Amino acid sequence: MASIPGFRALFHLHRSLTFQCSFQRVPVQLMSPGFVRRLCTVTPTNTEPKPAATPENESLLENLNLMGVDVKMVRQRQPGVLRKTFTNENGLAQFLQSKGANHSMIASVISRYPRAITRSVEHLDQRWNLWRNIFQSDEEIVTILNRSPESFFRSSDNEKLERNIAFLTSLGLNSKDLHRLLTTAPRTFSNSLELNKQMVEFLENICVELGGRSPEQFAKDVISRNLYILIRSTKRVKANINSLKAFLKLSNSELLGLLQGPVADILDLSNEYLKKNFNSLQQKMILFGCRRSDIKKLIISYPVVLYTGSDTLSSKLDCLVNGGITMKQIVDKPKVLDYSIQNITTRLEKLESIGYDFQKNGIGILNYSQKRFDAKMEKLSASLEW
DNA sequence: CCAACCGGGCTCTGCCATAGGT
DNA sequence: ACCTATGGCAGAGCCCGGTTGG
Repeated sequence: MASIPGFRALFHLHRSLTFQCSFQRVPVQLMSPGFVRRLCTVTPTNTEPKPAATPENESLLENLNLMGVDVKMVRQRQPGVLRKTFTNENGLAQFLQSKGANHSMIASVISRYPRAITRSVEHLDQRWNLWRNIFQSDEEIVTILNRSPESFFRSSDNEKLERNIAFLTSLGLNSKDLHRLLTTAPRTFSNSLELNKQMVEFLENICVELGGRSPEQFAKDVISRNLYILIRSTKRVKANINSLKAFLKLSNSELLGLLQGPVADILDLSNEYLKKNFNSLQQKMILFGCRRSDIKKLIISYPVVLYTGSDTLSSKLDCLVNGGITMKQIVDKPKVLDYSIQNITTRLEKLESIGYDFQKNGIGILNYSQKRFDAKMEKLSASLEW
């Protein structure tokens, strides 16, 4: 406790010194570009890399180093920031600290999104309050900010953010949805209002094209099912919808229904990835003797099967089949694909050791939670001893 | 009482390209 | 010429347990 005021005092002292340094350096910095240019014109054949037109702000560099910022990273990401005469790294640090961020977090945030230090404290305060409309605590915001500094800092327009929140609310997303949305895909709130509107309109149009009657509800359903939709391009979502329609030979009404359900979960995948996964799965299933209708059935009832990378999925299927489970059983109970290969392998071994018969007892036991599985195993083993 | 059904929780950034402003 | 703001991209699953129905 006692160390905090002490630290604050040091912080203030350092800050005021830095500001003084900055002001003293201003005339020097205003002079130097001309000086550099003169040098350049004298040696036009010079093949050395040209010195930057504006040099980096030395006191800023010093300050950032002191704060533990990775200046190399800053230079690589947003070099322009280092050439600015006036920056607000100390104000930012104090602000974030007051919200509960520690020093390494602050350094990391600046390293990853240097432009953060160009925002004024008033701006930060406003933005924070807007985020607080959705989050209950500062702590939650700090967590996200630390996870993705860019999401918080990339846009410098608080009014846009405000309109954006109003728009998302107007879609009928409840506060729980909004909270999930901002937690999961914080970039949504840094999108321009226009971009978010574009996606919503796109979804509404899809609904109408497919013969749906409540486009607003449709858009809302898709978004609340797949929180990543709003940070994807309409181009991507459109391509995926078309791919799915073609893969599965779906009618409009069939497609409409599916999109509002679990199929929405896979709409944000990258286009080629989705295609690749589909083709690979299809090939694999045909190899196992499945019919087209089986493939369709599996994907419709368990769309996230296409979320898994083709190699992983292929290994998982092999693992199940080698363990004595048929493709038909998998198609009927695709949830067995939920668990990791590691987990499945362990369970298959344990079940084999007690002679569990999947043909007789089904495969439901494979997607019990660990607790339930262990309890069941115990029971089965006990009954074997008699 | 048991297994099956079903939905939900966690969670997704960090980089590049470019239009447009100064 | 340089910078900021913004759009877009690739990347790639696992787990739990409340409720229901036989």
